[in-house]
Amino acid sequence: MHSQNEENYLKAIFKLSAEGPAVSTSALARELDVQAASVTDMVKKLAAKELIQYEKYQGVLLTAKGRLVAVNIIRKHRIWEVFLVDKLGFGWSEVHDIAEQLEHIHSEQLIDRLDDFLDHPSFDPHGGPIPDREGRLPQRQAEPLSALPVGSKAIVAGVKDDDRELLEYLEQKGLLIGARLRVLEHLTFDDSLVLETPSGKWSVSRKVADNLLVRPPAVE
Amino acid sequence: MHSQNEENYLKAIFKLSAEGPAVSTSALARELDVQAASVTDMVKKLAAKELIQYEKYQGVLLTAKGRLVAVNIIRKHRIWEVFLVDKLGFGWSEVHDIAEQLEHIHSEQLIDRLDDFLDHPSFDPHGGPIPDREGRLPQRQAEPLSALPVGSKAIVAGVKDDDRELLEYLEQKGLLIGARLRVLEHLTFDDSLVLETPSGKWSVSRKVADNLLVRPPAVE
DNA sequence: TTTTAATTTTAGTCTTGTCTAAATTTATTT
DNA sequence: AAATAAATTTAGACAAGACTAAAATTAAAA
Ligand SMILES: [Mn+2]
Ligand SMILES: [Mn+2]
Ligand SMILES: [Mn+2]
Ligand SMILES: [Mn+2]
Repeated sequence: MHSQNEENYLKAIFKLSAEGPAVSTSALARELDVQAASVTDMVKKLAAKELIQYEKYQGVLLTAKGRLVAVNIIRKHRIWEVFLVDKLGFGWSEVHDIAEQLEHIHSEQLIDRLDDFLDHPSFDPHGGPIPDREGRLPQRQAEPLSALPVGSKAIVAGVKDDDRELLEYLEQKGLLIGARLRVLEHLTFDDSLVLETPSGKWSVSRKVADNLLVRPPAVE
Repeated sequence: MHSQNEENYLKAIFKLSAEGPAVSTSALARELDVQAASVTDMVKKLAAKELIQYEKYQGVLLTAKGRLVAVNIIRKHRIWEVFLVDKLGFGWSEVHDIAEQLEHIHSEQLIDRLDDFLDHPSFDPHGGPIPDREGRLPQRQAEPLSALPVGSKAIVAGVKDDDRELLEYLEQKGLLIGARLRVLEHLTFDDSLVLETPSGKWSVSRKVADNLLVRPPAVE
């Protein structure tokens, strides 16, 4: 079995791998909130266990083995989040920190039975795709809101980062999953957008628009 | 917040306190499966945090603060066991090890909501009383089967230790919680008992009889 | 292409929790 | 009461993970 720490490193490497193949020491240090020197120590240990490939000064890459561990943690995290929201009545902004702990419970049986109990959800409360036991992620045709041209309509499909503050902000603006919206304006000055939402017109910053994932409406 | 380790030490001290006031280093070492020297180191740290009283060579005692931590862990452990059996369909012999992990999830909210979801159970699947938020244990009029005289009838109320093997053994003999039984014979030679159970007549050892808790029938 | 700056690694420590072996204290026998 | 045995504590080490400060490497500027 792997330690919680190893699991957190692998998960962070997986997450940062989305931005490009090799993950740098400093990016990992930022993500995990530790010093770069600590990361260097730790990636050596992970490489010794063949969970990542590590070349001095060149950053790290997950091996197939490491990727599977990471994706399994994400699977657990997201299934637990569904449980917390659907069964225990937590709000979508309240569950991430608890799931950060629950994702490290070691029992395949437990997560399989929980998955049954929840009727095999494909997405978590933030629109995050839930991998299956083999590590396959369901596809979703979602793109960042910031990629939409002015005038287009869309439906909220998820958020990139389940940051508590962002989630509370979106909830307060009625921008929950499934909410309809339209892009009214685009200010080139700061790349902010003006949106029409169920609860009125709102201006959102570029950063928010980058983190809000949407899909085309009507299609299905 | 306390570490998982501290929590496990406090829980073990609480458990062993039932046999008498002061808990010895060696008893703790046996219970936690570590060396006595490790226990000595650890109890010094717990005493420094005022979770226990420790006097060299005299064993340890929980403080009120330490007792509350211990009882809270037991509360979580047992509520999770109810969840695993009642909602996820695990057998009573399968849940202890998973609950050993789940009991260390830190979130008062989580356990309160789970308690709601389960309709505030008073006992876990092994008959273990579930403490309330203030650490009060529900009373139960249960005694070890070994205390019963020959001829008496009783109802299974729980087990002292949720040891997997014992639980599977009892399940196989139909001695689940609520099962009716009668003491047919007592062999003074080895203190074993012969029982009449729903599934027939069985002989059980003294050790099993000590660990099987029963309550009088008919009374409510 | 040097010089400077940023990133990354090494070296040396620290904390938590464990271990073994040796020393000390307490309990049990003679 | 002295001798022996059992329980407990100390001393010294070790592994996992973290830190700071300094050295080495790579990247960016001049
Ligand atoms: Mn999350
Ligand atoms: Mn999520
Ligand atoms: Mn248990
Ligand atoms: Mn139990």
